[in-house]
Amino acid sequence: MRGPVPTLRDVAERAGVSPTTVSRVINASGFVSREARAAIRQAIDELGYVPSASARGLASRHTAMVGLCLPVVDADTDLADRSDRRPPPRVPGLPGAETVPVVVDTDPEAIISWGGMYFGEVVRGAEFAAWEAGLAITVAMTRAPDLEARVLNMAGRVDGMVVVSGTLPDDLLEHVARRVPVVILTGLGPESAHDRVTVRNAEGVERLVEHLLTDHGITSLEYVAAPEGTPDDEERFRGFCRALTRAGIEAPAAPRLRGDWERGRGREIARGLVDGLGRGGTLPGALVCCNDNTALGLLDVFAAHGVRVPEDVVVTGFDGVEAARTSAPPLTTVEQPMAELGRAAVEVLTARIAAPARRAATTSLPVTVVLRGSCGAHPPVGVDGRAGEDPA
Amino acid sequence: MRGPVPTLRDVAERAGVSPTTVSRVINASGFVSREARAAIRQAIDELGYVPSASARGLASRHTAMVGLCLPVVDADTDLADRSDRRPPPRVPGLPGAETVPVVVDTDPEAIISWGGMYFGEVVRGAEFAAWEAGLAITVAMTRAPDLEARVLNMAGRVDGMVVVSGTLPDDLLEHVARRVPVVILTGLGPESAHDRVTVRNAEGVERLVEHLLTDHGITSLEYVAAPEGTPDDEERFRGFCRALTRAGIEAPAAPRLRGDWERGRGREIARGLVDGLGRGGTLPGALVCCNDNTALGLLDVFAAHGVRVPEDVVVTGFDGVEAARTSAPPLTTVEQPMAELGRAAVEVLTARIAAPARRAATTSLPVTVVLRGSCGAHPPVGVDGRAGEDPA
DNA sequence: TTGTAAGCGTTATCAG
DNA sequence: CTGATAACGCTTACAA
Repeated sequence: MRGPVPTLRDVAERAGVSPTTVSRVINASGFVSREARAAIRQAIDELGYVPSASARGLASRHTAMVGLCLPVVDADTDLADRSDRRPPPRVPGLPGAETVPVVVDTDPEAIISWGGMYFGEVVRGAEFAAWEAGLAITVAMTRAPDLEARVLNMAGRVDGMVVVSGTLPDDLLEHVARRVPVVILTGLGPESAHDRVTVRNAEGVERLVEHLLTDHGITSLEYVAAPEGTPDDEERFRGFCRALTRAGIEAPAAPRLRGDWERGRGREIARGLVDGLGRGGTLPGALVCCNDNTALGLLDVFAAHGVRVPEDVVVTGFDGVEAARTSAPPLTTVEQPMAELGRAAVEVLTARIAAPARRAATTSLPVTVVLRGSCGAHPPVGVDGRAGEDPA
Repeated sequence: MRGPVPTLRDVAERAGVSPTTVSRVINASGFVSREARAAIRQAIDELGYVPSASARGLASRHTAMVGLCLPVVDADTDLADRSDRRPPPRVPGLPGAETVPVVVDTDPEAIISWGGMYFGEVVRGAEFAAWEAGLAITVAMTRAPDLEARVLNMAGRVDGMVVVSGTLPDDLLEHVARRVPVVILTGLGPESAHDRVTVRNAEGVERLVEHLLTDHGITSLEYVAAPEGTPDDEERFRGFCRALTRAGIEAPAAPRLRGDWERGRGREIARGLVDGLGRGGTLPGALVCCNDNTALGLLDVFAAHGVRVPEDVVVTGFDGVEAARTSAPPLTTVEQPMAELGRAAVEVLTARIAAPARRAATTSLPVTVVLRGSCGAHPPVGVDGRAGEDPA
């Protein structure tokens, strides 16, 4: 039901021309007579011919495809787990309605998959840029088994790769980079031979803290960091310090609170603070977190223990994940332009592919400070957040 | 800075073996002595060798990659638009914090990108299944210009494709299918030569309506359909009718209300109903919509005109998009397992690739009726939806 | 366990 | 405008 697939040669024979001419019309290169073109077009349709990308790639030495290496995110684990307990759910055929479960609501804290939409957006932006450049895109989450084999496999089928910072061991990254150009997505780290696309981490936090200082009159702030050695986090902390220093407040030499980007660890930190409270400790005026997840974790525990946000303590995040919009209270944060990150990364990559010799550069995308309830009231905000809407 | 890339032959020479042997270790096929293997491994590292997927594909006649054709969704337009007004935002280098805009909240109705997360989830599931099968995955949104060229291009570089129903013209789809196996995602339509993966549309709505009938005692229901000729919608309507008929209520021959899957059209429909109300018309007990977007549109307008949901009219959706969880009131809906759809589609595809001759089949995934505020109160639901959570 | 040789389907380089 | 012809880098019988 799908015999030997027709080749360019078959098309040529059928159209009564040479393979070269067929190649010309496929690639819209060079001049071909009207008749030849018509005959070839017809032959292609009749034969159902589709050019082989492998053959093209081999002959032309480029694949017209870029790759995207994403980190595995939490929700992915669910997918893996599910494979064990899945026997019943999927059934061929069309059974009755009795098999449809009815549940009341869903876990309101259910993970919004794929990193709270984060990487889905990156993919979307990257796909868009690739499309604009006439390139195909391949995506992979860098999972544990066979990481090296899989990544090299991708490297072998693309003209360039976008790699999210920290997803690949250094040696693997360099191996890949010997073959194709690589663009690192976020994370400034030490100077590097590769192009980088990042966001204005420091400036974002600096501006946010400025707001807390100036508009809310908060004077005692604490930064909740990520694990040591994370470039993005370090930049954010730098922005935090800069704002303090500029306001004449002494900045700490290093973060005093450290999480791990995850909500669970954020909760633990909050529990520690609440405990401290019981032993006579005090809360700072504001807790500026390295990311939204951590901040949401704080919120969870504060709510459970009667610590009021923002009255007792202000909490802020970084990223702009969906969950931050609907938390209680909604989270003030620094929003990253995720889709733009994906898009910019691919644009930088295509530029690099076109000009391999130019020296590596870093592109910084702007961020936006988004004010919500977790840092206090702001006049323009409607009570239900629906101000300004006019659906009727 | 990236001279002629090393080939398998280079590795062979350096390791003092034949190309065949190198091929064997790369593919972990056949037997190779310890020494040979070690020498080859070392040569690979030193040379920074990466196998060419093009050459492999050409020689082996398969690419170890599957493709995914997604429809373009609303938010994508944003991306395209933005390219015009983008001059200022992106700046190389690291400017100061003054350049960071501060905004109060965001448009609460802002589109949650990529089809309300819908297709992001499909991609995630598909990527997972592909990974399990040792395949790479390439994704494309089927955009207007050059659709045919781009799709055939994809067809030429994969071993099989998953195509979301309705994204490709029939003739293009058939052209593609002559080359590689195709799996259609959702949409039952007329019998087809291709494998299909869909959800239990009819059963889901049937169960939902049963709930409205039985648990809420509603007796007058109206189905809000999608444009005519949409298989998924027709199935949902069938489920609607089946539930009514079983309850002894006469089912309409055809939907009396028709939207177009979009929120905007949902609003128009609601405006029509509200107008009718002014002219002495009445509202049905429940409006069962073909999808969440349409239902959310109804909600928008009802809220603006003082029509209370669920007191004056019950509204339900289908899909389970994120926005349905946070609408006012939260929307009762039939949830589709999006990630599972993507995963199942790729699994069916790999099975088909392995057994091209087997006849085409349809796989139906289970759905879940999720009860929320828009159809009335349900005992187990906490006021703030946080019941059962224990973050502390 | 290893090697030889013949392609795989295109593109690219030259000549017409 | 068109057509030979030689790669492109790897897999795969087949042979040793």
